[in-house]
Amino acid sequence: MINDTLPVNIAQYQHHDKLLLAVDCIIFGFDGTGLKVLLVKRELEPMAGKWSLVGGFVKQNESVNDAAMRILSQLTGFKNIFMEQLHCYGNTDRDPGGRVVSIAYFALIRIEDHAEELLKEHNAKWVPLDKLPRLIFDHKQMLDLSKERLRQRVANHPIGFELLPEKFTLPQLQNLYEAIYEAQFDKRNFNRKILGLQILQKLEEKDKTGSRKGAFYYVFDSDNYKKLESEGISFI
Amino acid sequence: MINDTLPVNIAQYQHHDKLLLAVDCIIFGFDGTGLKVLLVKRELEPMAGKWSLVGGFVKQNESVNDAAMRILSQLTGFKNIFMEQLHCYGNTDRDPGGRVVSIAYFALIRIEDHAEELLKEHNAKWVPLDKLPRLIFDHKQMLDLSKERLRQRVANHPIGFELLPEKFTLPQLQNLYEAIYEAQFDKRNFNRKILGLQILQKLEEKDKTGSRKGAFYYVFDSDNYKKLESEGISFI
DNA sequence: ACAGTAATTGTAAGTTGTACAATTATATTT
DNA sequence: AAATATAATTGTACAACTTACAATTACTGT
Repeated sequence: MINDTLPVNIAQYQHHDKLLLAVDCIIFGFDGTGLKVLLVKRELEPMAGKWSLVGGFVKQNESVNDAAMRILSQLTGFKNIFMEQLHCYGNTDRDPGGRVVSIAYFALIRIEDHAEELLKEHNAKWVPLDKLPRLIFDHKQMLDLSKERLRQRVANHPIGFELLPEKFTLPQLQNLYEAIYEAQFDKRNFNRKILGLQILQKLEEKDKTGSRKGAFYYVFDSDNYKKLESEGISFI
Repeated sequence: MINDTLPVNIAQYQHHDKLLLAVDCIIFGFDGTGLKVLLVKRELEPMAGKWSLVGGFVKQNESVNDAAMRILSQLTGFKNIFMEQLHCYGNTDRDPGGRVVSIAYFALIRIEDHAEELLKEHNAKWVPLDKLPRLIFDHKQMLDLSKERLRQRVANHPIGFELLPEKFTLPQLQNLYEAIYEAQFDKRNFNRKILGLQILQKLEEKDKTGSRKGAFYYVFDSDNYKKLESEGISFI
């Protein structure tokens, strides 16, 4: 008899030799200097104990998108998170445990918002992109593709702000873009370009933590963005 | 007892109430003036007799990509076709016949190459994009997304040539781009830009069918493209 | 008052995009 | 043989954008 204390998805995994559908989430965060991704120590055989993206199985009565959102909110405790479908991974041998097709999603969250306890509960950890451990299955491929996609999106859509606090400074924003593109930008050109988009609102307040002079805070002006959206803007 | 003469995929469709995985293909062609898509009259309930994208179920021992390629070659008779995964459609109610998650692909083929007989066998037909019938399920959504993706791809990758004959003229190429973008371009600027990419090889021969003067044929120079690729070129 | 540090600002040169029309090569007609 | 008709081919000036580059400013701590 099967051990009833096993999580539901283990039971599914073992009992169906038909095709299973899973989701995996690449969850990006930004700590002010570098990009990080949320990884978990897998609890499920095969490959238990190895580092993995956050994932789970799609249930019979939920959409694939809902499944991804469920997995994400279980781990983070948040509901309104930027998330986008990345790619379907469907090779027959991608998971030695069975025929599992996985739909990968990538998500952007503010690390600061984040509940430490939930992470511990799930054996999850923020890992800098330049210090990645070996990942199971095709998860490294997923991560690589999501980095590329993030660059594409960030070039044409104002989603970088999802990774920053509500209020942020121009140097912070530049650090983020430099981390995403793994490149250095000129401060003068960067500021001119960003401010030229007219989607940032300057505040009176300054962030004094990084320098004597202090840097002005800005907020994303989504109203103005929507106005401009209909014309086809583009970033960076 | 179930009628054994039904095609295999019908039998599958009826006997599993678990999740099924399908692929749908958006197959684009170009007839010299307008873009067309290959549609079929569906033979399967529900919605039999309605217009549909070309699709089928993913088999237990084939990758999702292989399934898409299989569906595509069954209909066209060709193997080396440009094809790219588009998106996974996973709403629970997208197919009234059951829980079917579908991975959409888009493909580009040369209409001229095409075997008419195979099309008749499969009830398939080339339909101009501006004369689309109502499509089943979420197939219209798939088609809309694939048009957008085609525009993106064609702007950065030399895949437009997949839709043209081996030898083509600059006016033909321009017609193609104008069809894809639903826009008019200036001939001088278009020619300058395209030739500036240095990925076309000019032939001695002219196409005399379209004018007295005749237009020089060109071929895509994939060797030179590969050389330039490492630098990050971009079209249009 | 001074020193130190990071934020902020401007300008010139190069590159690319855009708008616009005359000339050329050929087949057909006169 | 010359004239005509048709679509292909070619150039140039201006505007917009990108890139490279360094001095000044605002503040805190000594």
